[in-house]
Amino acid sequence: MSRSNPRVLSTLERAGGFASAQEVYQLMQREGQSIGLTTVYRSLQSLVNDKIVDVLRRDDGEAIYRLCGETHHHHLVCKSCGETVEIEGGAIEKWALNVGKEHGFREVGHTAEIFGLCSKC
Amino acid sequence: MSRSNPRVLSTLERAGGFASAQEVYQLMQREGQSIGLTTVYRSLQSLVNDKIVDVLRRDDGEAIYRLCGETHHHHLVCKSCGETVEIEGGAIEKWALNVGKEHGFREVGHTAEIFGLCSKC
DNA sequence: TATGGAAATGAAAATCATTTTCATTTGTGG
DNA sequence: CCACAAATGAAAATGATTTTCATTTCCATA
Ligand SMILES: [Zn+2]
Ligand SMILES: [Zn+2]
Ligand SMILES: [Zn+2]
Ligand SMILES: [Zn+2]
Repeated sequence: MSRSNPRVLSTLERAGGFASAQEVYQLMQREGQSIGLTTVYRSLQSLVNDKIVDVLRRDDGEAIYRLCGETHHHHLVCKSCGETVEIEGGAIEKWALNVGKEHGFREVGHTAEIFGLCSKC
Repeated sequence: MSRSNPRVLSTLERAGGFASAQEVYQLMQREGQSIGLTTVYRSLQSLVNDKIVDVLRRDDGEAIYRLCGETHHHHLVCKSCGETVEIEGGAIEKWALNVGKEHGFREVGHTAEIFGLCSKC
């Protein structure tokens, strides 16, 4: 597994909000940076593995990436415009842990996303 | 926009839970039903438009469909052996709904999975 | 029943994001 | 400088989904 190219992270920061791999690539192209699309994909993947960025899916299935805080959280995403709210999931953390333990599971983790239509859509 | 082929809906019902377009198509093939992949896609899309089925995305981006109103539940999955327990998610249902409403979202849905190591692993 | 147009169908081609391959370049310790 | 590993990226492969478009099926009406 390769390390992330720092320019990719820098570009994602500059993009603000979510950006797809293709968008990060195009942005770097426009800025005159020389980089391959493959490296952009590899770097983003590496950043996801390191939990430095979050990855979600647009409605059309394209993966979108964004810097995220270190604290564990979940997302409330608008299905239409993609607006995203970070959620501190106190209740769900306990729920997942309890359910896991009730069934004798160890090393219990979870995923959760909430989606809907935001007030503007 | 075309209407949904009733055999597609019937197959999705029979599949139980989520199924991708490709999976529905393959299932129909195996059952000896003659249908085109295009029609499967069109029918599923039409069912989504009519809000008869929900559509989500797998981690790999593939769209998966399921009947709305089918008993909603979540899964507790063993990371090692794959054993799966179906969970009635009372607490999380309310949590997701509340969080969505607090932020002015409509048509709020959610996904949630719990994973860990089962007692045998 | 015949007929004309609308809707449905599906095979094949086109799209498009993402992954894989693999040859080349770059970096680094010895 | 040399050897070797990691990084890079162009090109090809993959795979889901969409589009095209010619053909078939329906259906209302004469
Ligand atoms: Zn919105
Ligand atoms: Zn959580
Ligand atoms: Zn297990
Ligand atoms: Zn639920």
